[in-house]
Amino acid sequence: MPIRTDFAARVLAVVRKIPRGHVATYGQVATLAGRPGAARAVGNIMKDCGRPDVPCHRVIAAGGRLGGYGGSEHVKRQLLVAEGVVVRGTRVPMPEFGWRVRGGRSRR
DNA sequence: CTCGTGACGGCGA
DNA sequence: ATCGCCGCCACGA
Repeated sequence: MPIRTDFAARVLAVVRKIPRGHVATYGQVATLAGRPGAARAVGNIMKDCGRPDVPCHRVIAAGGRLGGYGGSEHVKRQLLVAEGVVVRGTRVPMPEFGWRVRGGRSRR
């Protein structure tokens, strides 16, 4: 299923930029995609993503929660761990493994 | 056009 | 800390 909308393309592009060993939340991706608050919509698009070049497993829920993964979230957890991400229980320490976007306005 | 769905986010109990 | 509810956005029918 190819990309139909511009938003989907943006989301995939952002996810693709997530460095290995790091994770980003749906909300963060939504914001970077140009639609703050569209975290839910992002998740919807992720379902459609089945591309190897798009590390959708690096996209987790807010608070470091793993979120979902087509019903196999335990697989998602393993994938993250395999990349070097520390997963405590069902959560990821975002302050350490959260994707730090550069060139953004995190500088006041 | 309207309605329902869903890999979410935040707040309250 | 955990569980539950409401709210938000984009997409498909």
